[in-house]
Amino acid sequence: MATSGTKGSLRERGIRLTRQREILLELIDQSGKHLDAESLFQMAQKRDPKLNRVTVYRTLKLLKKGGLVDELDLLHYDGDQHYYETRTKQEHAHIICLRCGKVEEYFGDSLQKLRRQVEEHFGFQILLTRTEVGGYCSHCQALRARELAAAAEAAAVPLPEPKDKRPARKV
Amino acid sequence: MATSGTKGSLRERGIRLTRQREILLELIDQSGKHLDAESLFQMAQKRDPKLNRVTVYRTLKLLKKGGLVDELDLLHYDGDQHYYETRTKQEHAHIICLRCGKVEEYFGDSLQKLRRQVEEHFGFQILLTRTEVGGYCSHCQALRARELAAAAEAAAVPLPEPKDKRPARKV
DNA sequence: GTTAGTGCAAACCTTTTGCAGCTCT
DNA sequence: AGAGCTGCAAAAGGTTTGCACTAAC
Repeated sequence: MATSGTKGSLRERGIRLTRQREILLELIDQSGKHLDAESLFQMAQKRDPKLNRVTVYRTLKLLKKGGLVDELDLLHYDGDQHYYETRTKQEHAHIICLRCGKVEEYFGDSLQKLRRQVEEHFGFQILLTRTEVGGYCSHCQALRARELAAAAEAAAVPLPEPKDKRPARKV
Repeated sequence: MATSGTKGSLRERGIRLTRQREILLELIDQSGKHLDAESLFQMAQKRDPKLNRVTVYRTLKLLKKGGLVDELDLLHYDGDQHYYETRTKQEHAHIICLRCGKVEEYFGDSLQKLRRQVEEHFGFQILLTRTEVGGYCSHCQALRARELAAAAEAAAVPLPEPKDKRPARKV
């Protein structure tokens, strides 16, 4: 795999393919989706203990600028860092469970439709889109209901929850 | 307007309506959309010079948690700060021009459709959604083309990528 | 009078920058 | 050979926290 898609793409632009970049590109390409800089750094350091965190950031910036990776926030479900995924895939939305952190991807025609509508409606030239949906996955909904019930029982005035119901005031 | 929607909403939850919060709520409610914490702070300070930046952050966190405002990233077109808008409006996408920074809002049925599809497909309980579209607005497309032409003329190897600027190197 | 909320300072976390030395082409 | 890239240290930007004081209820 001397010249995978991404690597070749870099070479074509006269961007040097250093050992560090090779490591990072392979990690991003292979290790699935939604890595943040720190995780990527941790993984990269196992292959090259000298590789610096700064190099990770610089490489990510380079790839983002080159349109090879997309930057995600995933609704900041776990902090303010960014997440990255290679841009080879079809347009998709990210569905993030705010309780367990699981991230699903959704490919649907409504995304393409939205894209077309925006292009038409505004005469807009779209370069990138980001759709993130937050809530509770089917598994966590049940657990969540249980948590709420317990909280309502135990506390006089528990904190107002992200959105829907506010626990009954006990006065 | 002693008890506008937002203020009343806070009172109901037993959250104190302080002078600082009153100022911030009015600013957020009135001054349109897409304020970041720093701008909000600047505006608030004009009304109360003692009001602290920290209070802005704490208030925003409170409102976000209470579902009264939504937090946006706007694709980080101008840095890593967050933007806020009141949650009274219908679901909409943000269309961000990466050149001039103009932000448009798009209300369309494809958004509702996506929402329904995700709920169905994953059995997901949606609490919030965020759709951001980046690119060039109709006005900036022309300017952009001109910029690229100029760059191509000056540089040896211009890039086909829309996103990458790469100014000509002068050696 | 209580308790939540505020201001201040300082910490924190993620990301960027300056610079000297190293390395890919 | 030389520009581009890296590592290191330090800074920057945005946001959060600890604590004593203040003010809303």
